[in-house]
Amino acid sequence: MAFSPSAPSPSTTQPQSQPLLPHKLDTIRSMDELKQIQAAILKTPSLQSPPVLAKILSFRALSSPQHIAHARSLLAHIDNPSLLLYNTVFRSLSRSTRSSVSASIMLYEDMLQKDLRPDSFTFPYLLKLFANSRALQAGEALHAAAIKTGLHANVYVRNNLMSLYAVCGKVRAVQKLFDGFPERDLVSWTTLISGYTKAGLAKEAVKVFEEMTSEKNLRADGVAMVAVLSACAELGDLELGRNLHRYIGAREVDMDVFVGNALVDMYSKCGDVDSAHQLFNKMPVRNVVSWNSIISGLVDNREFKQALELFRRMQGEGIEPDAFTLVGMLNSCASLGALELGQWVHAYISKNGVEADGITGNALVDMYAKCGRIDRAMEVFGRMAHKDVVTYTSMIVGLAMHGRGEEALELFAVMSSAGVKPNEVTFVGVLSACSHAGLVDVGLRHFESMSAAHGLAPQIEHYGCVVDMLGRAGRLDEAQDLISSMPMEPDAFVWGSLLGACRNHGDVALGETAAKRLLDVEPQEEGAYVLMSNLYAAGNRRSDGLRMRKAMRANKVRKTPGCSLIEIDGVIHEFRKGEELHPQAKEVYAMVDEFARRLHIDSPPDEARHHSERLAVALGLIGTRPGTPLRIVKNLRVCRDCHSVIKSVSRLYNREIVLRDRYRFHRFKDGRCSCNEFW
DNA sequence: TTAGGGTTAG
Repeated sequence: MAFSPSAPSPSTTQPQSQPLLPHKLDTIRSMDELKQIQAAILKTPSLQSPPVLAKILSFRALSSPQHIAHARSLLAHIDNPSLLLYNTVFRSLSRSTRSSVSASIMLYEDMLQKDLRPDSFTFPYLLKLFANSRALQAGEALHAAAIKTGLHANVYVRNNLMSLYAVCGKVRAVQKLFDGFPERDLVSWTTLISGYTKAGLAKEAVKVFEEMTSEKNLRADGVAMVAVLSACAELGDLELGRNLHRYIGAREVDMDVFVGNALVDMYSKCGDVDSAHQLFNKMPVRNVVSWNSIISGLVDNREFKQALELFRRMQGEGIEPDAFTLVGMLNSCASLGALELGQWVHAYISKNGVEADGITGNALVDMYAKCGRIDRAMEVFGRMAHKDVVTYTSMIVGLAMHGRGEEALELFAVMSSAGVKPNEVTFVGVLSACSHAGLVDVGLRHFESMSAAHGLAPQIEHYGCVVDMLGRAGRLDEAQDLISSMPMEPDAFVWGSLLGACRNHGDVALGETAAKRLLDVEPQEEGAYVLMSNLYAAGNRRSDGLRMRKAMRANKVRKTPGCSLIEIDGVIHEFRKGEELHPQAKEVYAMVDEFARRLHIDSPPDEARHHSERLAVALGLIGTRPGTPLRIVKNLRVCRDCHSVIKSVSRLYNREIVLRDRYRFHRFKDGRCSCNEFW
């Protein structure tokens, strides 16, 4: 307003300032203002030019049904509106992802009423609008109309039809349209490729790309590259991905930010997170999607600390995180057990008006559950308006992980009565709830109901859960029978569960079988050797135990490097064996020394060789802050030495220590974990 | 005035 101190207030802005109207249109702030300007325009036919009307009609709020109705009445008052004007309205509606389909159809019918016939622009706009809402039926009706007018042969109309069928997952219809006419351009090929990817047929998508580039000798552009890279990411085929990357260089495909992002995503999904990171660092232009791609890539590849560092760097560069970023961060926090950072993300979400619903809400529930705050997880869950299968599943898995099996099963019942259909992952939660609650027969019934009542084929994870459940209950014969009835090769988890059960129940003979099979699938892991030598020791077969240890050395089995993570004042610190190599570990040691100085401990343990000694000191010193339970979180597995340290620190300092493993939380009090398992 | 592209949850 500083530039026009004498400008009238909106309520006095009147039609008399006609020459200013088009300019005024750029600053419309409310529907009231818009209505005033409309009234002015309706009175003055000379102002009814397509650009002016188009501006009014593309006011962003016009995409809601009421406002499209408003546009209809405006058009009804104009003498002989042109097809161009209708097309302009459809264009602006097609640019919003929230335009009402039914209101748009009415507008289209008005147009027909006025004896205006759709042309090769009308159909693409409307088809795009329908595609945005996945309105398949409306799209099919329009397809029929296009055939009637003969415009279905137009390449723009056809490509838009293909695109609509593609987003609706109707890849056969896409292929049919592609095959139906000889005239195809790069857009047709690209739409077909992405149609296959969207339908989960990534191999087909790659085949189409190969046919296009080698047989038809068409040169791919950036958009086509993005489409095929996304198929390649889906396949996780690194070799193919590298070839595609080389193609971009060899054929001089323009490397825009989309292509860069797709490459980053492809490399992370194919497991080559280093290449992804290098590429990201070299990108001349990055947007928020670039950051999201590398962050989620690092999270997927379990590089959580690097993901957090990138998030900080992103903020340092002033890039605003969006919902994708926040979900990526929440996943990272969940895996790290980084509760404080997770809470910070939650606060950020609330402060910035991001809805804690949908995927964001689901990620919050999961984060709180995995960070040991099942109460907060339930709070977020309770407030969510749209609970889908993932929401329920996250909560069920979370409850099971916290040893609250009965509640998990109750929630499963609630979910069913709410009409939300369970999927395979839900059953992993349900079965592990039964396993931890010791409800073996209930679990077996659920397992049977998977295929019988829900049409879900049990996967290897489900067999693993049931073997584990039977094993814990000492029903080793049934566990063994189930394994022999499996339609797929049992994996390490299945054999490991059986072996663990044999150790707990002292069945040496079956344990030997299980250990043999475990070594077949996982020869380089220490688990089978260690469990088996424990089993021999318990059965007073020391010489056999020794034999296992020797075999382990002979086979050059590397002990799994222990990796412990601890959150201290919201900062995650990593402890690994061979700690001198880890700068993070050094930071912690420096902090420990500082604590020691403050507490006048004479000899900070510089000389301590093994990191567990340092950890003990760290825990002990941190434990001197009264009233704070110690939170230990872990990544891969807490090494054996850390176990004993945790136990003894808990006893020594009489502190509660919470430790998370892959399956549940352990609360150590006075050196003992209440669940009495695993450790 | 027209078409095809990248990142998120259990």
